[in-house]
Amino acid sequence: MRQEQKNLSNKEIASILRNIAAVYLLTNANRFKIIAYDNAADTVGQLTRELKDIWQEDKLFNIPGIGKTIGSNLDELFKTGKSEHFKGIMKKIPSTVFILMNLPTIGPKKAYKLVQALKLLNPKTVIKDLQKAAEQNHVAKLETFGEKSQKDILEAIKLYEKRSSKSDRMPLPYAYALAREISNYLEKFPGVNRIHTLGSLRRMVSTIGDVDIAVQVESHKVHKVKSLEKEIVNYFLKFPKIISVVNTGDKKASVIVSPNIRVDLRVQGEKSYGAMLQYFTGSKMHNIRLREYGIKKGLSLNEYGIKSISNFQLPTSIEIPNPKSKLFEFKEEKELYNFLGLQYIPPEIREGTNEIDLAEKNKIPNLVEIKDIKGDLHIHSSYDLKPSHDFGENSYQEILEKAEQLKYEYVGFTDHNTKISGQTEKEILDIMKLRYKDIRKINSKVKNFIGLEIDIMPHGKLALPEKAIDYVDFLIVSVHSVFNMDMKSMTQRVLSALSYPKVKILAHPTGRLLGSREGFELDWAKIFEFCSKKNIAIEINSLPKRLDLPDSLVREALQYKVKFAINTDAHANSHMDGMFYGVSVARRGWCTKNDIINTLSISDFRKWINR
DNA sequence: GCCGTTTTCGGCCCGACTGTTTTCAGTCG
Repeated sequence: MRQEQKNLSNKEIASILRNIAAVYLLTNANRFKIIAYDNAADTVGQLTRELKDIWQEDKLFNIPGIGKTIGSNLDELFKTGKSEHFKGIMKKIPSTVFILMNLPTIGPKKAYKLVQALKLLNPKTVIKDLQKAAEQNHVAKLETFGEKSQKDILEAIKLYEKRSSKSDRMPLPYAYALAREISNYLEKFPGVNRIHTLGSLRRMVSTIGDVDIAVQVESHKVHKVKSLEKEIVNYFLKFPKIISVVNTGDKKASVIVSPNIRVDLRVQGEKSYGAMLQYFTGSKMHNIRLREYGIKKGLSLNEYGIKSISNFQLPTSIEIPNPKSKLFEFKEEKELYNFLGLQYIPPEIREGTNEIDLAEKNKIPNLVEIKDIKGDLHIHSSYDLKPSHDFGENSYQEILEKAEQLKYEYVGFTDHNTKISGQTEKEILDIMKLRYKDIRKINSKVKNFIGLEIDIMPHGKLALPEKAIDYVDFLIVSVHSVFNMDMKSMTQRVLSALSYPKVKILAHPTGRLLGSREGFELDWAKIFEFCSKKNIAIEINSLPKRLDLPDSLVREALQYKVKFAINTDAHANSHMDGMFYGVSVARRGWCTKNDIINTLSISDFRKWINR
C-alpha cells in the first residue's frame, strides 16, 4: 500500500483544483471551465468531512460541483496518490506561480506576470526572491504594477509569513465567540440597528475561515445614512483587537484581528438588509443555484434586491416599488425567498444540495431548535469513581442546579468508567454500588439518569465488568484509544460494543478533533442500520473541537431513521452552555425535533431509555 | 467542466474595491 495518498487533505485537494483553474485561466481556456474548477475548489475547501472518506463511500459525485471529469480524476488521485491528468495540466505553468497565489491580493494573473518578468523560478526561494525584487524597486517598474502595488506586495508577504496561509480554519465556537465580542462592541455605537453574522459562520459550518459581520444602520434620517455608514466603519476600525487593516470602503472593511483572524464588516440600510443577508450568507453553491432559479423566472438577484429582467410578467399582485430601476427590496430574508415562490430556507441548510427544490414544494422541515432540548445526557462530574480519564469540575448537585437554570427536565450523569487496571472486579463493583446509592439519594427538581461513558476496548469489549451494568440506567460507549485501525475492524469493534445491554448512545462517533486529529472511518451504513434497529441514539457532541457526528453524516443517518442525542460532554458547568453548537450541527444535518431523543419530555424519555 | 421534471445540449451569479488606468483588469467574497 502506498501511504502518500492517505494524507491528502481537503485543503491540499482544494489547492490542486484552484491551481488547475489558474492554469486554465492563464492559458485562455473556456471561462466556464475555469469557474467549474474554482467552484469545486471552494466546495472541497469548505467540506465538513474529509473528501477521502466521502470517496471511500463512493459518494464523490453527490458533492455539488464535482462531476464526471473532476470526480474521476480525484478518484485516480485517491487510488494512486497522483493524477496524470492534473499533473499534465499543472506542468504548463511554472510551479512558482501557484506559490505566489497564496499571497493575499495575488491571483493567477499577477503571479504569472511576476514570475515571467522577474524570472522567479525557484520554488524554494520564490517568496524571498519576490521580496528582494520589491525592496530593490524592480516591481514598481513592471507594466501594470506601480509604487502602490509594490508596497502591497511587501505587506502581503509579511501577512503571509505571519499567517502561513490564506485559509486556516478554526472550530466554529471560537469564531462564534469572537463574532459575539465584536457584535457587543458594535452595538454600542448609536445608529447600529441589527447585527448578524454572514457566510459560513451564519450557516454554522463546523470550521470557519473568516468572520463576516453585517450591520444594519438606522434609517430614519435617510439623507444621513451614507455618512452614518462610514462612521460605523470607522468605529469598527477602532476595535481594540485589530492588528492590521486589509482594506476599507464607505460601507465595508476587512481587518485582521488578534490572533490572525480575518474579519469582514458590511454596513447596509434597512430597506435592502434582507437581500444583503441572503447574498452574503451563501453558500456559494446555494447562491448560484438560487440565482439560476431566479433567472428562469426573469429575475436577477444581487446584494440590494431583485431586479426584473427582460419582459418577465410579474403577478399583478406585485407592484414594482421603483419602476426606473425595477428593483425589489427586502428588509427580511424570508420576504425574498417568498417573493421567489420559495419557502424560507434556514441558513444552516443553504449548501446547494436539494434545498431549493424542496423549498419550492414547501417541504423544508422544521429544524430542531435550542429551546426544544429538554436534557443533557453526557456530563462528567467531580465524583471520584477512580475514572479512566478526567473528572469534571462540578458535583452532581451543582450540575443539577445548572440544568435547572437551562430549564432542562433531566440530565444524564456519565462519568468515565472506573479504571480497570490496578483494581479488582469487587473493588470496581463496590465503587459503582456506592455511586448508585449516592446518586439515588439526591433530591432535585431536575431528574437524573445514572449513566457511564465507557471505553470501547480494541477488541470491542467494554472497559467494565458486566455485573456493574446493574448499577446504571444507561450506558454511553465511545472509542478513546487505538484510533488507527482499518475501517472493517473498527466497525466490528464498535458494533460489538453496541451489542451490550443498556447501551443507549454511541458518543463522538468519529473521534475527530478539529484541527488536530482526523478521526476514524466506520462503515456508516452498517452502524446506522444497527443503531436504527436496536434503538441506539448516535451522539452529536457539542464540544468545540469535536462537533461529532459531522453534519453531512447526520443527514445520511437520517435516511436510516437513526435517532440522535445532542450532548455537551461537559467537564464543567460552563460547558453545558455549548448545547447550542450541537444543535447547529443537527440543523445542518436537517434534523427536526423528532429526530432528537433529548427533546422528549421526562416521561417519554423514561420510556425510551427502558425500551 | 457542471448540470437537468421546460434541456444530455446549451446554457452557465453578481457586485465592490483597488490600482493603473483614459475605460478596465484583477482579485475577492
